[in-house]
This record gives sequence, structure tokens and C-alpha cells, in this order.
Amino acid sequence: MLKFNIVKQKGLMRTGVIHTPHGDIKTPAFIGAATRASVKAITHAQMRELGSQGILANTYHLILTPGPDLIEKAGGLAEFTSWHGPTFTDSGGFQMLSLTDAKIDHDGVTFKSHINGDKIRMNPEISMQAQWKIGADIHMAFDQAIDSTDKELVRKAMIRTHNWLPRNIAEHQRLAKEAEKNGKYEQYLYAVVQGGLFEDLRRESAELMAQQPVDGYGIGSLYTTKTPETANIIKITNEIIPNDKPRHLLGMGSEPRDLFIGAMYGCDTFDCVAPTRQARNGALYTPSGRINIRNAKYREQFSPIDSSCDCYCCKNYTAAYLHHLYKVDEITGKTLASIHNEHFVVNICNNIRKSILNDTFEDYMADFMNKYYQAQTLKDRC
RNA sequence: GCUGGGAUAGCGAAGUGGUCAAACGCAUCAGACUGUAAAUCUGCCGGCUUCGGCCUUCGUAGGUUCGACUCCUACUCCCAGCA
Repeated sequence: MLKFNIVKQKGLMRTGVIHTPHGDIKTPAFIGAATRASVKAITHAQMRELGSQGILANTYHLILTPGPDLIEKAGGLAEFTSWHGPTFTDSGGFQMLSLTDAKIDHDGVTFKSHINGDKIRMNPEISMQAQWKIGADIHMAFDQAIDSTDKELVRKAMIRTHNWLPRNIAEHQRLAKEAEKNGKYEQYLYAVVQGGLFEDLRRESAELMAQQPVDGYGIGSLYTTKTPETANIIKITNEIIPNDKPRHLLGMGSEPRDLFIGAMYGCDTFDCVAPTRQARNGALYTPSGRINIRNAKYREQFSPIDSSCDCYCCKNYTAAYLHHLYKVDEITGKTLASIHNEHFVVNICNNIRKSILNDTFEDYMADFMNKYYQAQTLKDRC
């Protein structure tokens, strides 16, 4: 079983430490999205420097290339990437949503490779086998992600996820025994709760998941706290799943607010592509809100994006220089901006952790929200 | 000086009698971006606007025509070749 120590808890919210074979993760923590075994535009050394505690890669993408066998041969994801720290893999379940031609059946899914059109078959067993070879510390059960307000569709995806869970667990346990025999490091499995934005479905899913012999939980198919039901769904889910296991809020974090709400209702780790993707596209986070570095007003701002920020970008470069790099499409600009955004969200989680320990979470959150979402009403912020 | 080609919005470039404020690309200006098919996508892009339209444009000045970016004349400038 994955070791998870809760250091301090208040209601659902807590701070703790997840002990993985490749190191500890102090929670709450933002895990960098490294879909193809790379946090886009950022080196792993830079990730360490900005304070990241873990990265999350995607099984589907790594099956396509370079293939799980190769990563296994390299010694696993942490070794292969020279990240050396804690790692997660997503099961490939999200690609059922993002790849429009995914054909889903009772056993699994057939994807058409977005690279060369090859048919790629995935199911719980295939995903588990691939994840064990890729060798991240924490695996996600193969589930069906869905983004729909059609309750029947959401229910079907949930039932499918439930049906697949025992297969995920059985295969995971079989592979764990095999690994133990071969002296390979331990790897752990999170079950993924589904049920969309429907409270009754979420309860049903969480109750079923709570009974399972898994190491932790992913909360899937939630996307943004802009949708008012989201916060409550996180809350009721975490009220049901076991308190003593870590919880990962899958893919949610396109708004800093998502992290506060997730942490407030008991999520321990987060991942999202938004900080790096938005950075590449010129949207940078600052304490007073998101900015677009391409905007003409930054042409002559000879001070950092955020002078209170202690990331490598803000310590060394001006907004005017970044603006220029974006205007001429120099890749360094994307790197600097990605470092800044990734640092921003990693830092929020660090501050949340400290504020839980100091009993100042509410103040920190209120202060952050006021500054970041200044133009919005209090209701919008929560 | 002669001959030929050309001059269209910030730039490049379509359009060769009406459906043209004018395709398309770039640039500009702004917006969006979920477990990443995303260094991507969208909008704007002559002026004004109560967003329905109104007004002024296609080197300059005239002309033909119901009607001209499109045809004719002159002029200005650019390019190529020949003197």
C-alpha cells in the first residue's frame, strides 16, 4: 500500500506527505503535466528548480511512441526522463474524450493513432500492463472520461468505469506480484471516480470506489469551477472516499481558483496542462490576474511580469523582453513563460500547504481571490 | 529617349464593366485555451455607427457608361530591355 501521512486536517482539507518509491510529495501539490514524458518547453532540471514535486505522463501517448517496452528498458519513467522524482501516469482514459474517433465498447476502446492512423486498442489490462512498463509510481485505473450534461451518457460512462475497475485491480495485482518477484520497485493504483456533475451518480461512484483495494483516488471528468456544481461534486466525493488515501483531481487547474477549491474540499494533488499550454500561447498568471504578454501594453514594461515572483523568469527578465520574444516567436519566450506559469501553480499549492499548517487558509484564499479575480463577485469566486 | 510591364487597404497579392470596403496570406489589435491530436484556435483588421447601416477608397486628373478597381486619354512614379 502507498504510504500517505496526513500531517494536519481541518474538515475535508488536509496537508500530508505521499511517500513514493521515487520520493515524497508534500500535499497539496501541483503535478506537472508531462504528457509525452516532457513538461512542454521546460527541462526537468528547471522543473526541480521551480519547486515541482512530481510529473504526470500519459499512457496513450507513450504507447504510440516510444513504447512502454523502451521506457521499461530505460529503467522506467523517472530514469528515462532524468526527472528521478515522483511520477504519475494517466491511463489513457482521457483520450476517449479528446480523440473524437475513439470507438468504445464493453471491453475497451479502439483509438486511431493521431500520429499515423494505426488502430490502437486499449482496455484495463492493456493500460495496466503499459503503465507498469512505463513504471510511474502512481497509475490511474483505465476509465471513461466524459464531458456531458446528458445524464444517461454520463451514467453509461460511469457504469463502464465501474465494470472496468475490477479488471484494472486484478491486472494491477498480478503485475505487482510479478514485479515483486523480479525485484522491481513498487507501483500504485488509483481508482477514478466518475459521475459527471450529477450528485447521485457521484455518490454512487464514490461509494463503490470506496470499497476497493486501491492506493488512492483520481477524481475524473471535472473540468472547471466556472461550473457552479463542480465544487459541491468534489466535496461530496471526498466525503465518501476514504480519508486516509490520497486524492488526485484529474486535469483540473485551468484557473488558480480550481486549486483552492480542490484543496479546500480535500484534494491532495492536481495536474493540468493549462499552465504550460497557456504559457506557450502567451497567457501568463500574475497575482492580479491573467495577462496576455503579446498585448501592446507590455512593449515597454521594463520590469518583470510579476515583481513579487521569485521564479527564474521574473528574477531575470522583463515583461518587455518576453513580449519581444513572443512577437518574434522565439522558443525561449515559451520556456520562460512556462517556467513562470508552472511555478505560479506549484507555488499556490505550496502556499496552500503552509496556510493549512498555520491555520490561515481562509485568509490566504480570500486574499488571493480578491486580487486575482478582482473584477468578479464573491459568488463567482467560490 | 524608345519599347514593354506595372501602380489595389500597414506589407504582399487576387480582382479585368455591376453581386467590391474589395478574396487570400502576413503583420497589427484583442480574445480563448480540461487527466495536451493544442508553440493552437477564434475574432478584428478604411472611417463613423443607435451594429441596421451610412460615408470615403483601388497612383493623379479628366472622359466613356445607367454603372468603372475593371474601358479610353493625359500626367506622375516604379521595373525590365534597347539606345
